[in-house]
Amino acid sequence: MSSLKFSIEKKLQQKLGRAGILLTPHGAIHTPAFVSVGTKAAVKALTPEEVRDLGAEVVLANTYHLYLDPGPGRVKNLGGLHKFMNWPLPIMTDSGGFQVFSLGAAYGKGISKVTQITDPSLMIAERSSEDEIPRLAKIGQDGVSFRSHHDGSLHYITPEKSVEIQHDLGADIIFAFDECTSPTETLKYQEEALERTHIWAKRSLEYHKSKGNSERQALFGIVQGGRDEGLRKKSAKYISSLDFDGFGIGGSFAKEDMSTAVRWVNEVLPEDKPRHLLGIGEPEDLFMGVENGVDLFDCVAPTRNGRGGTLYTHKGKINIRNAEFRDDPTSIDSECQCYVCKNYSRAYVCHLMRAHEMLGGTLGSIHNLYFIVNLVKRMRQSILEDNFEKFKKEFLARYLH
RNA sequence: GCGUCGGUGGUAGAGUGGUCAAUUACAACAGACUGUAAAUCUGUCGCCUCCGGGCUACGAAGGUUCGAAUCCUUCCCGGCGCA
Repeated sequence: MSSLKFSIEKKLQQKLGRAGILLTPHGAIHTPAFVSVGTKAAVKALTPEEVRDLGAEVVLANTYHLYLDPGPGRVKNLGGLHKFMNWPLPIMTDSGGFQVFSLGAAYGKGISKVTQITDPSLMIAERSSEDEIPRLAKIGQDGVSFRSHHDGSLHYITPEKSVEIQHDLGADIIFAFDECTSPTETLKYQEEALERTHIWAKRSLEYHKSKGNSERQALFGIVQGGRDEGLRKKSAKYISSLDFDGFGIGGSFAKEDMSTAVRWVNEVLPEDKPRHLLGIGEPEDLFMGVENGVDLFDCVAPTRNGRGGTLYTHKGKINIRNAEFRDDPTSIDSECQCYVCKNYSRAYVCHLMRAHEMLGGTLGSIHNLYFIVNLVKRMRQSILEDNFEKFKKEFLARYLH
């Protein structure tokens, strides 16, 4: 019996997209929805009230980071994540699988979640000559050893360990431990990694079921498979054969590969369970995901960009620190209804950023999160109103200028 | 007036004969960021450039030297001490 109830209200014609409602023990998520990222039990620079007031329905925290500090036992003893961080609405936790990637294969390289591949030879990369740059994560068949980036201590995370930590943290939706691979890995490596991810998925699920937490916490399995259609479909088929409550779509992408990967997977996944595209969140990617049947997204982009001064507007991104905004009395985005746009000028936010005032990061985050959360809400609305295509076309025409 | 210390690029502040167009920090100008090693990181930052280099620069003017931001002389300016 799942702790979630997912219902689809409306589907896109001839497409995989749909609008629905996902009911969790801490309330409803209207899908498609954008999940705000709060890695260390905090959406950086924002209070939970600010996150809620800007319209967010759900946040995602990170297992690896919270495991290192303050520790799952402490969070559990303090009443679980909801109480600990004073966020009464739905919470998800990522399994630490992304850190296998970001602290492992991607460590010290120019590889990120989405990489623009300009040189195709990069795609054939080498898992090469061990090891110019020492990594903080090393993958074994049974789990992953991490070297803590702040005190150097060694930690071993297995699928069981990850789920155990996530049980202690107590989020509504938790994820199976997976290996997020770099798109530069060879097909052979992708196959090996996928095999591992599948074994880990099964072990995550078995551990989860054995603990009886399934009444309060839902477990999502993660589909991997890189950029290969065969592997992606194989993964979607296998993961959906297991009794997960929903699915994550993982991987690091070359930008141009993302939409095909998502479509391949969602053509296979069962329609009646929610799908979460992990770590994706630029506007054009959100349209792509929604159109291809994604229900949930999370991404650090709005908050990370917001703190640094890159702000979303309907006419594209602007860097509010730029000199041209120093005397600009208008709002960040004349079409935006967020707290920041209703109350502050570009000039003021520009000043705050330049002055390194903390409020700058806060206002930037509020605006960006509102912009993205609201954008996905409008996509949802447009599905319900049968004008998704029109909305998408009009939005992107101006956004991508 | 005498003595003394000092005057370096937007600022602070290194450098005390060549490897100096000058460490570094800040400021300035721009860029990056997609399950957060991120309130972070990167580039540019005298002028010109066919990006090979060229030119003008370390208070001012002279001088010593193959070579000076660095040594000498005078002057200008500032701090301090003594009158």
